[in-house]
Amino acid sequence: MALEHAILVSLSERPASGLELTRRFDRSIGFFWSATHQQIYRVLGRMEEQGWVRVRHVPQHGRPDKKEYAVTGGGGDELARWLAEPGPVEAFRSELAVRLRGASYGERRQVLATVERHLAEHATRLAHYTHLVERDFPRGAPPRFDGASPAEQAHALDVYLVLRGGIRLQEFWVDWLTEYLDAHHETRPAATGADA
Amino acid sequence: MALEHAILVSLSERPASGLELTRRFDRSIGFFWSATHQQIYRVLGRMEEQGWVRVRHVPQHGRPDKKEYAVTGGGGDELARWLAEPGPVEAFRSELAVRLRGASYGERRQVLATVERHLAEHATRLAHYTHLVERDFPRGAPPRFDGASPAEQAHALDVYLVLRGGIRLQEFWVDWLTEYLDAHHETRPAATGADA
DNA sequence: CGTATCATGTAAGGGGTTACATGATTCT
DNA sequence: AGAATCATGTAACCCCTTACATGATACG
Repeated sequence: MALEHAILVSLSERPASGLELTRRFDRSIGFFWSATHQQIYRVLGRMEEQGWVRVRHVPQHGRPDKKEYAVTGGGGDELARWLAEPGPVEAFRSELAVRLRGASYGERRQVLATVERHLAEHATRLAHYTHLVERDFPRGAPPRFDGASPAEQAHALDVYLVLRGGIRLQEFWVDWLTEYLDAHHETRPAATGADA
Repeated sequence: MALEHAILVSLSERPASGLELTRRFDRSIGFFWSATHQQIYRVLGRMEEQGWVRVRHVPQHGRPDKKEYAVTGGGGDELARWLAEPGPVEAFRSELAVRLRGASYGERRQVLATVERHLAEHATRLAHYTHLVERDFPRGAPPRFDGASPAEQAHALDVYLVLRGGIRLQEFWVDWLTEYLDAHHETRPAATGADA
């Protein structure tokens, strides 16, 4: 039930159309929440019925009209209500972890190849996120803005800290998968036949 | 589609009933995959129809009969086939991260309280997993068993490494949430009113 | 006598993914 | 002329969660 609230957060930062929201979910918020455009459109429709968002039809030249959504007073109340909820510690699911655990019941060489691919992908993401934090927050950890309200400063800090979480998560993957490969290469040295 | 394969891995290690499987999913494999007994029963039924597992009715004294499931040849083939699949890098979802990002649109005090609760829970899990690895693998990192086949040794290494992943994941949470609390307490010192 | 545990299941509903559909404009 | 992008949507399906149901034995 968090997609509604992830959308409310995103629209609170800035109103957007369904497609613009989809792009945002591929970026910053997407570090910890993902959604396809189909689902976003459906949920936006439901949210409008509930009165959490309002639509404004924006005609565009040379492009189809877009429906720009903005948070209503009721939507803001709902977001505040949800933010106060404790929320359970969620379960983490990973197919890759299941593959690691079961590797001895298949061809280990192929599992190791999969791990190498995932490791490369997480390293790429880590580099990307690191670049983002250097670009958006160049003056070290906690950003301070002159002439910004306390609320704006606190929100900027939140954006920074969630980005830090994305970096930490990628580091978790890189470190773990590296440990996995090292441990298994010690056991069976130079048997992959792929490199070296 | 990984629950079937997680069950195949678990049953390959040792045959079990639905309830026993449920308990296993609350422990070791549950670090990275969870399932309720309802779902396990349903999936076991489907797997039996597909011929991946076979059932043996085990009468018990003083308790209801249990249905012990074991992997068939076809099930082993399916598991090996699935293990060879590359598999996409999965999306990580966290409601807590959405709450962190949106904290400035609600009462930050309550979000901070939630973070503290989650942090405590992850610290507890970390201590538990650390205890497990010390109990089951006391002789340092890569376990070596005399008189065990190479396949058994490789599988023991896999069990160890997945446990290491569980530890690393809890460390990720503890470190990130600690960074979050520190950063926000610097901004607003001693305002929670909870401790000190 | 009530509660907990063992053990297996059904039913209902929500959330999410995949595939497909549409229609206009801009780029190659 | 064909492909790509902008923009919104429908339909089918699967996975998973929550709530409820059953029936026996062991425990206090």
